[in-house]
Amino acid sequence: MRSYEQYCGLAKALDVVGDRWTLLIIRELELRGPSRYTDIRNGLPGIATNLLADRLRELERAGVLTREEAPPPIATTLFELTPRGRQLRPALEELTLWGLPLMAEQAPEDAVRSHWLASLLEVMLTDRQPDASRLTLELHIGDEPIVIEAGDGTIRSRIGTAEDPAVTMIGQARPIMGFLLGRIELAEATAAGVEIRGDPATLDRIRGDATVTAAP
Amino acid sequence: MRSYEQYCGLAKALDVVGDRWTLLIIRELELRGPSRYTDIRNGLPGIATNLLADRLRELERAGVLTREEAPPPIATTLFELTPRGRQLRPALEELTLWGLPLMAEQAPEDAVRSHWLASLLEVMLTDRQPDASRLTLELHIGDEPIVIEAGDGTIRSRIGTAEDPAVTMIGQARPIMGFLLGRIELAEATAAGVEIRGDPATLDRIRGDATVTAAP
DNA sequence: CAGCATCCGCTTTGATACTG
DNA sequence: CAGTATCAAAGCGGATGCTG
Repeated sequence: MRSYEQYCGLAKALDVVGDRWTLLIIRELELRGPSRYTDIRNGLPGIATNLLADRLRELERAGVLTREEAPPPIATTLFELTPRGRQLRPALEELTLWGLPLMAEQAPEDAVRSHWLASLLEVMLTDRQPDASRLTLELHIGDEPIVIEAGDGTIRSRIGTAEDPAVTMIGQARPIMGFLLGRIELAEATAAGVEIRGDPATLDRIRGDATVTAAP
Repeated sequence: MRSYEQYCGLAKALDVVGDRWTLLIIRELELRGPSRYTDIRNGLPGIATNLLADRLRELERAGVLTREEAPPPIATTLFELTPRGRQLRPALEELTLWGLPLMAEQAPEDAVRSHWLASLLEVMLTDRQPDASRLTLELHIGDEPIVIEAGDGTIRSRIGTAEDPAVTMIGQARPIMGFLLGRIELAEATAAGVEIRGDPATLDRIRGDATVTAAP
């Protein structure tokens, strides 16, 4: 990217991370940890492969990430954020929070990746009954199944399946997220094709309460 | 900007504010309040005027700012952030903070605007002697003189001059900011051509202590 | 297959000139 | 003052090919 040539912190930051795709690349590394080129690309549907190679080189030069040849059992290149790169997390979180209301509308073409949703739910949901026994929720939304576990007052999310989840939800991202974040009611979600196994009432323990307002 | 088409908060935010120049336009409105087209352009040296017009239109459509015809005494169009636009402030602050270390090197071509520096100093400096009498500092760096006032434990900055400042500093942005943020010592600043009137020792009350580390 | 590099058509940006 | 109009240059997206 061409520099803004302004003696200003924001302009200097954008000189490094203001290019198209750049912050999304950093989001991938932040969410997934050290990753292979192919896996990063999979989290960035639509990016041109040469552009990804370019950006990774630039970010390496800027000290935001490192490239490392992993030893034989893995035998591939791993890209990983440096401490300096990880310091972008608060900025990423604030931007994500600002973008949340815009997720009320999901365009039909929008790609969905499970790890995007998993991290979002981990931040947005809270366990309001910390003394109750562990609650397990399995979601089938994007490319991989997600497990949400509530217990001891915290919410954990991971990619994978659970042994005996209290509730399983299968369907489109928008109604499922809308229901879990408390923006719509159960009836509306099922009307949108969401399939539910187990007792959805047990989810009241962790469901959001629509503090996320609608987009303008 | 072409949409990323990803069902993810960060991607949705960047669909709106991820374009080149966009966040800097919002910074101008955030720092200056309701502004005229010409004044915004003055805070964005290098932007093409048609591009500014485009961005303002898009941001208005996205509900980030409004355009208003001011009544006769002013008789011009004023651009102003909406509440939704002002909610970007935490994200702007985090990005600015991340960019701060990059200000250690100032390219000779870098443009300097007083209101950028004023707001930065207001955030970065602290009054460590809240019970002492008011301290006034006048800076001549960018396009306009700046006044920094410390008192009652707070730091205020404004564009303009002071009646009888305790200290006046005249010179280049990098050494003056480096000295005030505690990154370099007085001798280094004067060696870089900074002219000082008054007793610089009184500034120890508000000077930073180099918590801002160097860029990688 | 993983990790790129090259080529090409299209879109966005930058610089400048001009206007109600 | 607040923009439009024009056009060259740079950046991007998509397809494809190359190398270990």
